[in-house]
Amino acid sequence: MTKHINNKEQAILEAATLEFFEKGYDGARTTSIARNAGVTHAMLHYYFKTKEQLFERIFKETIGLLGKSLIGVFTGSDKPVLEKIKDAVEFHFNFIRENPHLPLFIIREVVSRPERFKLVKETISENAGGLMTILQQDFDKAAERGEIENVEASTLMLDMLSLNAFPFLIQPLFQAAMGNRLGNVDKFYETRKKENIELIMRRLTPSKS
Amino acid sequence: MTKHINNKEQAILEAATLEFFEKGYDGARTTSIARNAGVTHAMLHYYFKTKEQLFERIFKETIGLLGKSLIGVFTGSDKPVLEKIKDAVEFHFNFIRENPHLPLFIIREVVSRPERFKLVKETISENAGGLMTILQQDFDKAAERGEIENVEASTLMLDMLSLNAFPFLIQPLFQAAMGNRLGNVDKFYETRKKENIELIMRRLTPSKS
DNA sequence: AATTTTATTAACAACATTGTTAATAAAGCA
DNA sequence: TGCTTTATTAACAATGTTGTTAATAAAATT
Repeated sequence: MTKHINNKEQAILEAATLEFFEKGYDGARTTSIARNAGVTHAMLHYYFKTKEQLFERIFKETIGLLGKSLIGVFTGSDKPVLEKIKDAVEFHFNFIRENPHLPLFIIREVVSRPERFKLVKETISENAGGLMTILQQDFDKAAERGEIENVEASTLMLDMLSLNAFPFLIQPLFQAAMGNRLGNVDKFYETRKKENIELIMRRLTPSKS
Repeated sequence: MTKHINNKEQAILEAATLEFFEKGYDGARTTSIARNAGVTHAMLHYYFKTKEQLFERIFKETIGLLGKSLIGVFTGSDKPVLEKIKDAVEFHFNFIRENPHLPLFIIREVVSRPERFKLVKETISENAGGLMTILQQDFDKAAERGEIENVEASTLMLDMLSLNAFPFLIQPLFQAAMGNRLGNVDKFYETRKKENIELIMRRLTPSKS
């Protein structure tokens, strides 16, 4: 045992993450977090002065995760553009599947407190800002070579985001609408991933020779 | 003046709708609603016994709207299937554009109080339940005639939902990522609508002759 | 006009939630 | 070991939020 990152502090963080993800800042209760973490609620204020500070810690962590995912999406490689994009969509889908509450969490908190927007903005432009320019150049070149349809990088990015994130946002709702028509969850996600890749690939297929 | 649907009651409802849409049930304050409606906060409890009841009223109205929109999407007509789908995507996009907070509102409230899910489920299956079966038959026939690619109706439905709803969910966020690269909002939405139609159309183009 | 019902107000009660404090135990260090 | 810092607890203070009430005005009904 090298060092025991204070286990109570850690327990609070984990319980808080669950609570904030599920109920949002306004719905979260510090008492409930403390209870779920198995500590007295004064302990929570000892380690994290206020609810707000505890929240910010988790919010920043989460945004950091989002930032890292953006970098990971379009990683340089020598594959042809179409392959790269396919990989990107798949990578992004997998990322969201591993962090299914992330989209709702960020959207909800920014909508209910727009001032938090600044932090997100910074993170996104830090991680995706320069990337978009490079990406656009790649796209333009490939389009000129006739490999892909001419398309805005930002447009394609939003296509991908929408297709990949939305199913996880409405996961509970969609099941109701589809009822028994959709099989088990794992299978559903695999199908979804393929569908999204298919959509993006078809979008990029050059139409007029 | 035929009848004056009590204007204070109406004012409360309108203020409440704004408040709940923006901050969600947990973040909403009955005092704030009353203040914005220009009435004393006791008045709010006079017309709507509790915060919960006031919320339910608005929640049900909103879900009703959602239900009606689902019916409107695929309305019977004698156009060819591809045209019908194109119209559906456009109709749905326009609907969400006119009700931009609806998706987040419903998702957020169902996630933070899963028991509300029941009501949504009922509305959706009432309005979309039978529709999906008919739709699937249409699709199957058209696919057999070689007009469109063979595809699950539910899959296409989720494609459309994702593409149309997500941009409005992250509207504030996406502007940050794209910065100046995207023009004025109206233009952005028009482009988006076209993009979504394009994606769905390409998805349905038969690949192997 | 008298009476009953509806609308409105201000003050307040009840409760939940966040945050504090003072006392105490445990751990680290000289 | 003695001292200082860190961890922990229970009780409580402060505040915000929902909901009530009792008194009164206005409107409707007879």
